[in-house]
Amino acid sequence: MEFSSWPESSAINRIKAIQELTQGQILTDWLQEMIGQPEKVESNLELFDDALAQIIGVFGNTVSVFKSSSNFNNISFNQTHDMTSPNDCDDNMLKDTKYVKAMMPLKVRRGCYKRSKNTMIHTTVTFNLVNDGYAWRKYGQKEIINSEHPRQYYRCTHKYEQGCKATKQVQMIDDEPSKYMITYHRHHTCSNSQTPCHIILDSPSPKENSVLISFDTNPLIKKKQVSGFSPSLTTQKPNNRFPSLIFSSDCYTTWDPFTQSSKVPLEPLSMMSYGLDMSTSGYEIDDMILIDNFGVPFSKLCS
DNA sequence: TTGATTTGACCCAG
DNA sequence: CTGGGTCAAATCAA
Repeated sequence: MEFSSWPESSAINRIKAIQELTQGQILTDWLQEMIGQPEKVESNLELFDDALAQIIGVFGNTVSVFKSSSNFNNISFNQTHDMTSPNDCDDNMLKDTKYVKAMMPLKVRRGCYKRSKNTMIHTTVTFNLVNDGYAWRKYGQKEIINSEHPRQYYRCTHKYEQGCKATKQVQMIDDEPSKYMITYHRHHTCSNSQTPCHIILDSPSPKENSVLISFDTNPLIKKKQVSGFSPSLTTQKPNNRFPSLIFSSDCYTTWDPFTQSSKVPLEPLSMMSYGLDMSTSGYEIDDMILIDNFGVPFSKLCS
């Protein structure tokens, strides 16, 4: 498989694939470093687990990128097959969720698991159960003591395909039956969400029609404030050229799974195709710059 | 047929 | 020991 043989239209997929693999490389390097320090691994098993899940997600994302490539079907994988035994790496097997699931670390018995501790948790209250852009699958419901309403448990639909460990819990608030408490655990590492990307104004001054689009779609990612920018808010330009744009002061650094600080982006470029449909909005944009999760512009859409 | 939901069982953390 | 989070077989729905 030669990247250089890809048509120009696949250049964007090439960038996406490279970013996915780069993220995987960073995480793998980190894991390798951790393995050399068993005491750190032991005291940070959860993070270790997270990093593994993210690496699994990276592979899934990369495969998705390849498959979405226009000339994917023309790509020969003979060489790959030659390097493995005939029973390994069969594409049909990879497509089979049950097979992938069977290959994952075994839970010896049902219900045998390590309870989440130290995971990234985010709680929100909503009036209705709106689609948050991710594909969730309900896996449980429990009556909770001292609570009128049961708690429902959801996991990411792509848990087994892409190793995404995101879960959420939904529970109706007792005092306010029209409201739901939604608790999110862990970040999505899958590439199949429909979450729209954030549109971030490049400048605190709305006079410039320059827009940054960040592909960091995960609101849970720790963000770093940059001086000179006003805090995030939803606003509208006076001339209605940018309706309900999110003016954001956020910039994203890389995500370090050990310190849980942003060092490696959790949801890289793979989100780029989701939710952006300026063409139908009827609004003009003079200049649009795409940035990756590192805040680095990588192409200009229009000028 | 396949994917989603329901629900009782199972097990861990406190 | 108990409450809560997860698993997985059974069931449902498209």
